[in-house]
Amino acid sequence: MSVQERKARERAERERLIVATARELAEQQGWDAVTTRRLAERIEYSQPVLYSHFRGKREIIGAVALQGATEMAAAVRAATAAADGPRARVYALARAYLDFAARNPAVYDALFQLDGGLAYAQEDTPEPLKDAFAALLECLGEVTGDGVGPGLFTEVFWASLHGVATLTRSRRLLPEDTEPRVKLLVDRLAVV
Amino acid sequence: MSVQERKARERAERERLIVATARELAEQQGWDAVTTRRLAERIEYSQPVLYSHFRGKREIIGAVALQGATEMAAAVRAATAAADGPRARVYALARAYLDFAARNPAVYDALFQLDGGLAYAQEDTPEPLKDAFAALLECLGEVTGDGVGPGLFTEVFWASLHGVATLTRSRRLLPEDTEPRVKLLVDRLAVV
DNA sequence: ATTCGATCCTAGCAGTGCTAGACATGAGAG
DNA sequence: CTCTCATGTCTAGCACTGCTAGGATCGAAT
Repeated sequence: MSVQERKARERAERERLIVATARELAEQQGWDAVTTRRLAERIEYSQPVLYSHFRGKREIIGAVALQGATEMAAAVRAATAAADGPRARVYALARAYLDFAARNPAVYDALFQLDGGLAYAQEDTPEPLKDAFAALLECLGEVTGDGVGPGLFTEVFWASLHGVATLTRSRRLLPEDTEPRVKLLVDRLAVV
Repeated sequence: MSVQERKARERAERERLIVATARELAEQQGWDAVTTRRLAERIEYSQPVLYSHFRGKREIIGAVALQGATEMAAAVRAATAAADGPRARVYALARAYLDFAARNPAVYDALFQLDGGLAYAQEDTPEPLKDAFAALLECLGEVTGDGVGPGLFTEVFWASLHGVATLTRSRRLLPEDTEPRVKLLVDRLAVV
């Protein structure tokens, strides 16, 4: 039995290596550079090994996305916990969100731009995704205001941040004005 | 001379055909299905002909994007012109924008999601893109409110709509709640 | 009628995601 | 301690991608 346990452990270890390497490669050179060949070469195995862990490239992207969701939730919670008052917390949330997107563009792409084969906004949505949304909701529920539910408000606030994040990263918005954009969003959307 | 004129005319006609076919194919089966081979086959020429008109696939996407920008500007202007009062105009703008994105997903992708090799938010930005932004600004300038410039306000409002549009299309937001989302955005962001 | 240049196509390159089938390695039975 | 056999891995290959070099063909101008 201990032989099988060791093998299972090594397999899990190799799977972590695949995900970490894919993420690293994507952050360094973009997702287009993450080819099965290059990825296989970096982990020092042949390509078919990848397919014994994941159904295909899409699932690897999905694995990176789940990892990113967990980290983003933690980043948002850490930022909001360190702020005093609802208004300051919303500011902190917005900055933490955009900061995460800017610092981990490949992970952000895996989460919200690419197809990682994950279900969003449904019952079978993976836990890390639900938790990331919950992290936003915990803070934004405080400033929802009247006439709308916290869920809907969180979705809209999130969508706005997402728009700023993606348009900025694809050079459709100039990054210099990010700060006043955040201020405008928080001032107008949040009800304190 | 008239021979050369005819040839130039035919060339321009074929270029229009390429762009129209690419757009059609993209709307029908997504941009991934727009391969140079398939595109060439549909226009009944060989692949190299495409490269005598465009530097590559990227430029074809760019051409579709420019076409889309012109149409979107027209759609927004038509919708806002038919509405009475600033508030109704902003509503009409938001609906027209999201409606355009939902009805022309491939064109929307070419404009704001894919890389068409176009410059945004700069001096050498193509006229259709500037004009599409201008169409938004004409309406949103009315409801900018105090403390921010109309340009910045338009950017933020646009980004919010973009976030809703893209997250909805990629099934990260459920399409059922689009209407209350628009209402929330307009009610909170626009100052009437 | 004949040159000659513009135009277009065939064929091919290097790369992609993915997979079938050969091969080796090592655990368990005798 | 040897042999069998399953597990795990790799080589080689498929059908596809964007893109291009070089040859063939066609038609305008002499």
